[in-house]
Order: sequence, then structure tokens, then C-alpha cells
Amino acid sequence: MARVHGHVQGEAGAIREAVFAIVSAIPRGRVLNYGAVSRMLDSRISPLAVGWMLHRCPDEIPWHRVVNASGRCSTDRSGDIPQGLQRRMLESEGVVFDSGGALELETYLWRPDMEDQHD
DNA sequence: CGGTTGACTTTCG
DNA sequence: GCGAAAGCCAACC
Repeated sequence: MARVHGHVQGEAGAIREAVFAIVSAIPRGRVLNYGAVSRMLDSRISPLAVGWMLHRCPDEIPWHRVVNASGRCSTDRSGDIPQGLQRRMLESEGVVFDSGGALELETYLWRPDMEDQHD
């Protein structure tokens, strides 16, 4: 397999762009989980790969709007990012966390059908 | 070019 | 509800 240095292109790059496009499309005050992104891409990539790609993404990508299936910030486990940073960024967008340090996916999970309304 | 890792999810006990 | 195991795909070494 021809490994491209520095600059990735091709179909694999298209998937990456698709992931970044979805994450960038998440409205403010709304969140998405890795599994949802994978499902939006018709499961062309696994949630694990989504997380791995978001780990290394452009600064203009609102990666903080992506959390795990538990509604918690997976970035705290990484160590590359200050613990609680993602939560702080989400709170800045109006997201409220519970005592368990998690947000309610039923409330904040972004749904394209509802755009930016949640009754 | 192959083995390991990782910001995951789901299923089973 | 929690812990362990399996499935999963891309990037890194």
C-alpha cells in the first residue's frame, strides 16, 4: 500500500473529510457521539476510527461537541487534553452536566431532523 | 509493510 | 448498573 507522507489524499481522505464535515455541522449547544458519526457515514468507518481521527484534527473542527456513548468527555482519558476542558467548552455552549459529570444524550444529542430544536 | 495503539460501541455475565 | 471480552478501523512506530 502506497503510504503518502505528510499529505493524505484519496478515498480514505474523503472519509476523513466526511467526519470533519459532520462534526463541523453540529449546531452550538448540541453534541454527537462517535457511534452516531459512524452511523451517519453508513458505518463506513467504526466509532473507534472516528475517535482516532478526531484525536488528530484541525483546530477549526469543533471536536469538543463529540462525546462518547455515555455522554462523558473521552478527552479526559487521553491526557493530551486538560481534564474538564471539553466539559467547560460544552458548558460555554449551554450544555449542562449532571453530578456524574455527564450530559444527557437524550436531550443534547443532535438530530438533523430537529435541526436546533428539542421541544 | 506488519504489529500496536486509541478521544469507541455493543453484548454478555 | 458495572466489568470483561469482542468487534472495529485508521494512524503511528
